[in-house]
Amino acid sequence: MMDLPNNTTPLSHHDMVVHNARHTAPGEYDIKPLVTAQPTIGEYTHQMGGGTNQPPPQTNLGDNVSEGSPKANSPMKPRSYQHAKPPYSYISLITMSIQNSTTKMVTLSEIYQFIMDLFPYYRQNQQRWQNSIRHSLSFNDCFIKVPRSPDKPGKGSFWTLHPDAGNMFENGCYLRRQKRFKSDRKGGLNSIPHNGRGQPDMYGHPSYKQMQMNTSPRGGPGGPVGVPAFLPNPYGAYRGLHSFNHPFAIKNIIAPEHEGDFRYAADPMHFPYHPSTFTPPPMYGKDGMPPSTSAENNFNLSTSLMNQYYQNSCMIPNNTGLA
DNA sequence: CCTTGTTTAAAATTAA
DNA sequence: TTAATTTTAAACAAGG
Ligand SMILES: [Mg+2]
Repeated sequence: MMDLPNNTTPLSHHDMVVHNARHTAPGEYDIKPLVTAQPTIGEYTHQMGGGTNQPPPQTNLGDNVSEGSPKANSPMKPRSYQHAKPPYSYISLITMSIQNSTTKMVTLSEIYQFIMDLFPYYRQNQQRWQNSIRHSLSFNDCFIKVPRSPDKPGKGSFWTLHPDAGNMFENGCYLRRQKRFKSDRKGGLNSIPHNGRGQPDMYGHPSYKQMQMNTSPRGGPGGPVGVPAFLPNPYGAYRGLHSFNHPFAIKNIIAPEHEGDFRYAADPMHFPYHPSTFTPPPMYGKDGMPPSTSAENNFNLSTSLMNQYYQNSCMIPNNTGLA
């Protein structure tokens, strides 16, 4: 049976093309949806003063819009759309946040902040997605809660990545992992593998070893060729390389205090000098990219960066031609 | 009260 | 289409 005419689908990543990631500000990234026909995607005027205080249903676009100036806009160019939802799952975003931190340990509020700083989209409906973030942290085994340092009077705990949860997004897909990484540990707590090798201690004290590995010069462990090492390998989805390179570890090559010589040598865009700035991982084409029959599509979406990443990633068998 | 976490349950989306 | 993953909602406990 065909799918039901569920026309009310609130837009998914599937239906949108990554136009280009522009930063509205030093560190902000804004994803614009491809708006072809169907101007349906309405914008919500303010919060409707209805009876229920329910937040608006989610669309791919930031629903706020309006607000500022209802001036005469070009009726043809609906550029009024806000930021679209970034093509990253919450797990991805959380991982970004952790990896981006110098200590690899972040608090919940820091995660919030990181996401909001980076993606204006998440400056809205905070209650909604922050709840999801919390859920992700608790639910997924790849995130481990580390008790606060004895001397730190903070609020919550720190969150880290499970040591064994290597590159969870090696397939290049940041929306959905292939598998969910579950800790082998069944009964116990956070399954800290009986390794004793460079494992953080009870309070997440980093081992010396760990620090060292963060300074691997260009070419990750797997040593892809033309790939720097920061940000996920465009060619990442390659053969089963035992790459331990975290996808979001932009600092894989650069130590925070190192102030090295090259720092942003590899990044076409600016490179983060400060925690506020961060280079978000590239996105990939969803369906392996449709034949792009429409001439409109192959427009300018082939940005330098984007282009690279569209390479492989998730492709579909393309067999079966029938439904 | 609010923030942080955990958990259950269901809806939505993704990738195959 | 399906199965697995992700998202969303909501109830609840602990702590500040
Ligand atoms: Mg967890």
